Order: sequence, then structure tokens, then C-alpha cells
Amino acid sequence: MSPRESTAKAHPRSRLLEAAIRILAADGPEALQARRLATEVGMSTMAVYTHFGGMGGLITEIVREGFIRLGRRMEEIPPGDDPVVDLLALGLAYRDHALDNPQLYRLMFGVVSPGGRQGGKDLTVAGVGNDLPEGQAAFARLVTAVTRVMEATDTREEEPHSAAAQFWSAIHGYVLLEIAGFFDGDGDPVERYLVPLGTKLVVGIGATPEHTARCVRQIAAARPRAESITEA
Amino acid sequence: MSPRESTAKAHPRSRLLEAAIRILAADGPEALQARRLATEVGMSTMAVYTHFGGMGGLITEIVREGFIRLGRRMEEIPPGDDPVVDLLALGLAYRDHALDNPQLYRLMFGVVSPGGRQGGKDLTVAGVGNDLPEGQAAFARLVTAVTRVMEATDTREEEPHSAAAQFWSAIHGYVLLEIAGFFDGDGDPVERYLVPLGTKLVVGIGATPEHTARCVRQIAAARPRAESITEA
DNA sequence: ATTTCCGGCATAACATTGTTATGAAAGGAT
DNA sequence: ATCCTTTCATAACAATGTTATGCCGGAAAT
Repeated sequence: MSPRESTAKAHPRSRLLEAAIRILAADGPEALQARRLATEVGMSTMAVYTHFGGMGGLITEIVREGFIRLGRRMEEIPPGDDPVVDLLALGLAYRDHALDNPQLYRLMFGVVSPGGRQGGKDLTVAGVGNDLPEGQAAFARLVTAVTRVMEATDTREEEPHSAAAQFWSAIHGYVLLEIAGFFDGDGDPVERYLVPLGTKLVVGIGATPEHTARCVRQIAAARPRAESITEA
Repeated sequence: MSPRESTAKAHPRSRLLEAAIRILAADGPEALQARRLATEVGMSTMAVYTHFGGMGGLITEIVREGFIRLGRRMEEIPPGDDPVVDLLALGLAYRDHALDNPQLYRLMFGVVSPGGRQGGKDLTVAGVGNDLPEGQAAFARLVTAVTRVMEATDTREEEPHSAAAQFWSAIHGYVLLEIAGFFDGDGDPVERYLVPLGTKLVVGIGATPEHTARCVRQIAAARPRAESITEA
């Protein structure tokens, strides 16, 4: 037995979780079924129940993993000299990650219900509230970036937490509309909508329009143009 | 037979649609089932197929009706003297309507999939794209409001369509996060997040901060405080 | 006025889903 | 060596969307 096979046979929980994320990305939440998942990993459907308690528990773990990956993606942005550049780059990284994993992103925010058993009476979504600490961690990264900008611009009129929540609202809404296809056929929606939107918010936080424009040009120069969606 | 009964017996399609919206608001998308719907209107499940072709067709019509109601709610805002006041009031009406019908709002944006057959492989959401003209109508109302502000402030740097799309992104994201419970326990989230967010965008469009602040105070004075969610 | 035809819908069956009951097998603890 | 716990395969169950079938009633045609 090769080591690859040994790691493949072991850790059935991880295999289930990764297979579930793969199926979700490939064929959407409707394909996230117990029998298909069991076939994918070469086991029976009972494995889902022993390791996750059911499809609901599995989806909860998928959401957690989604927030972990989002947090990692945002951590990868190295803080540079200009906090405004960092904040804008953070927003772009957030958008890039969401559009690389659109199905996962929608599932994270309860935007989709795989078996019809989810997203029910209670509208509260695990992850954005206090339920999943991984969600708070990703938000905390945004709060620190906003705080640095406000400190650099001597802005004290607003709490960083409040301003960060506004940033998240704007980017979140933009991302969902772009995923939904609302911006299809209008050129590069990032350049057309997201960058102006972020600019307005950064200026509203306290940065000067001139400085923000310089930061936007700096980021746009380092950014590849006309990328395509990788996930099916 | 009283006239009320006659109208109740007739128009089975409308009865199905209204019952579906009622069930959705009361018990969530998971309760949107063919058998329950048939029981609710006193018919068999076949009625769903004769009138809508299946549950998918019914959901499409629910989404259309949702955009119609959203459009009506936004039409009810009478244009006043100040376009900035109008735009802010439009945003608040949008938010109020969404939080009065949170389940419907999420369904409209493909945010939820009742039955697991929706929101599948294709991420494009009917309504925000070109599929449903009712969705375009609601967005058009926002474009005109933004256009008036930009005309009043002599702003020509940006297209109204682009600025309106940024507004929609921001409000849409805020609404979804508020529905998801992200702002729970932080006081009035409208005052704390939505109003500052709208303020930054209005200023970014070209209005002066002072004038915008006056408009915000004017609207806040006319707005009832600490409203509760009406839908279960 | 009778006949014909067609749309609307109830009944019942079907395929597919999540779930659970049962038991076997494997591995470690005593 | 024995027992106990965990893990999971098999199979059955409940509930879902869907479809096949046929009845019924009214409208149109003769």
C-alpha cells in the first residue's frame, strides 16, 4: 500500500468534507446528496451520519471550511506601506476568492439550501453571527485594515467596527450581484463598479480623493485584467 | 354563494401564488411543498402542474411577484424637493420592504432554494439579470433617483447607471447581512450602518457632506425608531 | 338539444431524497 | 482471551417532486 493510498484510506472525515466541497463547486448545491457523496468516497451514506450527524452537520462544516479559506485568503495580503492600498487590496482579494468559489460563497451566507432542509424558519445564518468563530476572524481582519486607514487619516468620527461593517455590506452585495450575473456584459465589473464603490467608502472614511485615486491606480496596475471564472 | 366565495373559488392560479407567498413568509422555503400548498388551497398537487408546470415554475412566479412588490414599494416614495432626500428615502424603503419580507427577498435573489432543486449549476439568478423585466423596473427607479442627484450636483464623472449599481450593491449586501443576523444586538443597525453607508455613497456621487447630513437628519426625524420585524 | 371535445383536477403510483434500524467487523482496553 | 466501542454496509422507512391515468364539466359544433 503506497503512502498515497494510506492517506486516502484514512481520515474519512476529511475525505468526505473535501469531496463535498468538490461536488458543490462542480455541480452546485443540488448535487450535494448523501448517496452521491458516499459513492464519491467509496463508502456508504452512513459515513455521513457517523462523522457529521447528517447532511445538515456536513453543510455546517462546509461553511466553516469556507470561512477558514476566506480568512486565509485575506491573511495572505501582506500589509504594506499605505493602509489605503491594503484596504483596497483586501477588498479585491475578498472578491477574487468569492468569485473563485461562488457556490461555496453563497452557501456560507445561507444563500442557498442544498437539500431543502436548510435556510428554513430561522433566517439567522451561521457564520456571520456569533455561531462560527471563523466568520468573526475574517471580519476582524477587515476591522484592523479599516482601523489603520482611520488612524492614518486621523478620523475619529466613526468607530472602525461600524465602518468595517459598511465595507463588508458593500462588498458582500457587490459579490452576490456579480455572481448572480447582474453585471454581465458591462465590461470588467470590478473596474466599473467595485473600485468606484470602494473608493467612495475609503474617501468617506477620511482618505483624500487624490490619495485614494493614486492607490487605485497603483493596485490596478498590479492587477491582471479580464480574468475568467475558474469554477464551473 | 356569496361573492367572496365565488372569488375564492375562482382564479386558482392566484390562490396558489398567494398561498405560496404566505407559506414562504410564515414557515420558510422548506415549507414550500407541493402537498402542503395543495392542502392550503383545498386542491390536489396537480393544480401546481397545470398552472405553473411544477414547483420550479411556481417559484419563478413568486420571484416575479416579489420584484413587482418591491417596485411598487419604491414607486410609493413621492419625489420631493431635494433629490438627495429622495435617494436616501428610496434606500430606506428598499430596506424596509426587504425586512418586512425577508424570506421573499432572499428567494428573489436566488439566495435560497426551496426544495433543493433550485440554485443549481447555473448561478445566474432570474430577476437581477435580463430574465425578469420586473427586476429591471425596480433598478430603473434607482437609476432615475441617482441621476437626479447627479444632475443637481453637476456631477459628470460617473454614469448614473454605474453609480446606481453601486448603490444597489451596498444596500443589497447590507440587507442580507441584517436579515442574516449579523447586526443583532448592536442597537438600530439602520442608524449605525445603513445611514452612514448611504451617506458615504451620496457624498461620493457629488453631494456635499453638510447638505447630506441635513438630509439625513430630515429623514431620521420622520422615521419611526426601533421597529420590529413583522414577518415571523 | 345532443354530441363532441378539451381543459382542469383528483387519485394513485413512481423515482429519489434524507434518515434510521440492524448487525457485522475491526481495533483497542481490561 | 474477552469485551466494548467505533465504524460502516445493508436495507428499510418517510417524505418529497413528479407523472400516468381517468373522470368531470362546460364550451363549441352540428
